[in-house]
Amino acid sequence: MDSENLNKGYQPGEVENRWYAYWEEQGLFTASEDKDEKPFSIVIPPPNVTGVLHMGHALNITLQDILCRYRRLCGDNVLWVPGTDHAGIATQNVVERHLAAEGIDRHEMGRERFVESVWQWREKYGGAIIRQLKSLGASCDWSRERFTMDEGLSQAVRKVFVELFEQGLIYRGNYIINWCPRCSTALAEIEVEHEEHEGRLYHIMYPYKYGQGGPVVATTRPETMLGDTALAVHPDDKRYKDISEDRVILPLTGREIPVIRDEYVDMEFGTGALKITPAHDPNDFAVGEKHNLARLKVIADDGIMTADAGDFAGMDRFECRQAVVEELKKQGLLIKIEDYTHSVGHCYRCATVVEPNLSKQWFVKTGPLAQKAIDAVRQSKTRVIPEKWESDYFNWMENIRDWCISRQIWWGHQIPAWTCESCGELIVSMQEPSSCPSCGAEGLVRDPDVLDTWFSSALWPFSTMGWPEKTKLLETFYPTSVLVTGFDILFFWVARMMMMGIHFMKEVPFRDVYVHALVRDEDGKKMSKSSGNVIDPMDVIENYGTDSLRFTLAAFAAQGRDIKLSEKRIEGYRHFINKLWNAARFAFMHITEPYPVFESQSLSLPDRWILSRLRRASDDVKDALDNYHFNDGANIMYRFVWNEFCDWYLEAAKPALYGRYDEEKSIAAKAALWRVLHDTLILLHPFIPFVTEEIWHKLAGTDGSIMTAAIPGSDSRYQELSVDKEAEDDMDLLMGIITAVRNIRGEMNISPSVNLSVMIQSGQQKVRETVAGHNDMISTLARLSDIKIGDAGEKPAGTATAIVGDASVSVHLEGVIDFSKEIMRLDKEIAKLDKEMQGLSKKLENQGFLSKAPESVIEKVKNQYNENAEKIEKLKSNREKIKSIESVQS
RNA sequence: GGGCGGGUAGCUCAGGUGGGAGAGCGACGGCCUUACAAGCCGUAGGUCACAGGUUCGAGCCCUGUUCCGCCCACCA
Repeated sequence: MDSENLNKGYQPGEVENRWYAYWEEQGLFTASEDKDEKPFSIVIPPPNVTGVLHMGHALNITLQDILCRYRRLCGDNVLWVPGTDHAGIATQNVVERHLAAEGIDRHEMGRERFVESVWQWREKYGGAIIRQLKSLGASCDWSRERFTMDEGLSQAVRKVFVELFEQGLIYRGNYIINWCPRCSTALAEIEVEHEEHEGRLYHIMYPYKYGQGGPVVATTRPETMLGDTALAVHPDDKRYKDISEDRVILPLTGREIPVIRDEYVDMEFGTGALKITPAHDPNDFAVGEKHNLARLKVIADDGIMTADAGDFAGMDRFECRQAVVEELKKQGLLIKIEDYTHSVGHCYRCATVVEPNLSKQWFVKTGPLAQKAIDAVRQSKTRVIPEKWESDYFNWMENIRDWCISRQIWWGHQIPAWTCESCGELIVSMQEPSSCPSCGAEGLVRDPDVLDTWFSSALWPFSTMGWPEKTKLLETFYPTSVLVTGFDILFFWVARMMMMGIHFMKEVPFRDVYVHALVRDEDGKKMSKSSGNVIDPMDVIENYGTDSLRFTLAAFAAQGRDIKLSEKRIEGYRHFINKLWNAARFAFMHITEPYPVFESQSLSLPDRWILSRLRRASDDVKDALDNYHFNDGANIMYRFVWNEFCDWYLEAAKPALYGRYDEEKSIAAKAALWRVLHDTLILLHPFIPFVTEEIWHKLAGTDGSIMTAAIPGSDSRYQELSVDKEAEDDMDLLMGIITAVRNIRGEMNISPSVNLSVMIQSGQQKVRETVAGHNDMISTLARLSDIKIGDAGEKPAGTATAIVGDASVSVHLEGVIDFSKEIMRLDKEIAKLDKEMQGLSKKLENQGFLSKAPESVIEKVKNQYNENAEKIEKLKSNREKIKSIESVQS
């Protein structure tokens, strides 16, 4: 037992560093591969290597750590796999910007040197995110840390690619894809963010080849008209029924284009005529394919107009838009311009307006994979929590489109595909082939593209455990127990892991998916650097300590609701950490040895009560954590520690602890105090690991760590606590009496320094005995000089009275009493009870209620009614008595 | 255009399967009571967004309205 005093206020900084190092040194985060133990596993959502921790990470990590630490305390064999993601486009952008600041362009460097410099960047900054995870207290098994581009994972990526290709689930083709001109790469559908944009709708006339006038089309992107290869109208559209010509002249180019008829056209919109640009619009692409139209690419991949744009070639796409509009105006073909709000796609990495563009890319055929992923959730092989996300998951999976997986960047997994320069043969293979298997030539050119980042993260749950090898780790820990993630990557990541996991492991990647909220600022806005409303977790940790941050996040992590975070709240929970700290300081003043034993017969009522309450708190917290109700768990402990343990138990136990009673009582109180503090620390440890370890270590002696302790109820060294209903009822009575006296004191404005004398009366012997037996406790907590006990009789004169259950408490106020004040207080009390009575009696007069409500409910209402009636009667008679005294006196 | 979530005390939010609403912060009053002033004791504050409906009984279930937020969608 370390009896040296704790600091007066809790100082988190030093404590946190010390314990984290200790845990790592002792190997307490390391999972065992022994599969006989009950496994619990989580793979971390790998943060971007070059990233900086934000509040979303802090929440995500905190929740995972709570689960891992909780499961360890339950005795499970816990594996939490940490790691980072290479985050292709995002990282390449960061490094490019960095190089640009030094005046270096990546194209000048060449691919090899650029990739090398990204690796260097990773070496330099990749550790930052890991250090930040550690400062959050993350109990990851760092011996198994992985990176999405390390050797093993690269192997897994190639194997998956090759197998999917061989199974016909990966193909290459010319399709319209979303192109980001800034990142100069293709993007998948999901990587495009649509945003409402105030633009213009340009109405342009396409003159008939023969005759006057012509149909008018509307477009928001006039520059694309240069690539039009048809004009479409609805087959039933009467306005165009009589067109004798089947060709119109495309303005500015003089090209003749056909008029086609297709039901895709909406007759209601504008003039019912639609321009068709197969190379620059996904819908037009589909229409073009159906009608076998030419695909004319007028905007190049860099956003510059191509030679096919004629006079406009070489212009930037937006510049070209202006020029086209000007020219059309000149020619009188621009009929009108309307303001028009429509949604515009932006790159999710750099916010540049994306350009739908014709391009040859690699795709994953998602249909068959998605179906199995849907079935798995339908059959509850994987649960989604909260359940409401299931419908989003189904909706997305059911409407999934093929996944464009090639990216025209340099940082990432290069696609393992080669083309033979002599015969054009396409070779997909794990290893680089030395010669063409078809013609034997040696000139093979590797596809320069890399894979979408999410392709490698889709394999994360099994690639990190050694797949494609059949490892013991996979055998023991796959499927993982739960995936904890934010909904923003439900589709990007979770959906793809489901597809890949099921396909390659023949088993879902996780049993549960817990989807947590987004952390917003105090006004409910998304935190972002541009809005300047970001709260940096590292600042918070610096100022308030990790435990405060973690407890705050947990306490606000109600399912299905976003967290609005403000510093004020973090400060509030720091008070809680400090409260716990001080309670421990108090305990250490009295506890002299670890693991004291108590004889249950020598326990006092407060001892029995707090042990019973502890049992309930323990059950409730375990239940909450088993069901991902993090906020409930945190709040249960908050209330137990503050409102029950500190406010009542410690105060009630003081006389015994200070040795005011006999030795036996003192020992019992110390033992109970030790036990409650001990178990409380364990129950709190998943939420606030540092402060609990610091206190626990002192409490339990110097050996071991709280991390290896056992959750209450699972350690045979201690007798299991049970709920003690009698103790709870008796304590309720005593606390009620004490509160009643304090209330009267407050309302009467009587200084706490004045000791009062009270009379407690009850018709029930049990009540009188309980009061008599705890005379001292009541006196201490209510600051009384004297307690008299009597049966239900006349209320003593000159007193203020309150009714507590079956007892009435009369506080002697001779000399101090202010009669008018007391009458006011009684009136208030009576009015309150009266109001309650009205509701109750209304119910009891209702025949429907009496005949249809369950017996127990009726009984409850009746009891309450009778109790209230009695109380009111007593209070009224008190009031009359005071009134008569008052009138005698005056 | 579809879908989802939310509107509860001044503020931020809890309120599994319907039985007269809770907490924290803030406010107000009183306390340096030997763990804690980052504290202790007490008090006040709510037509549970609005309107209907189901029910003996609705914050909770149903319908409609309204205001916020989010997700999804190829209408030029």
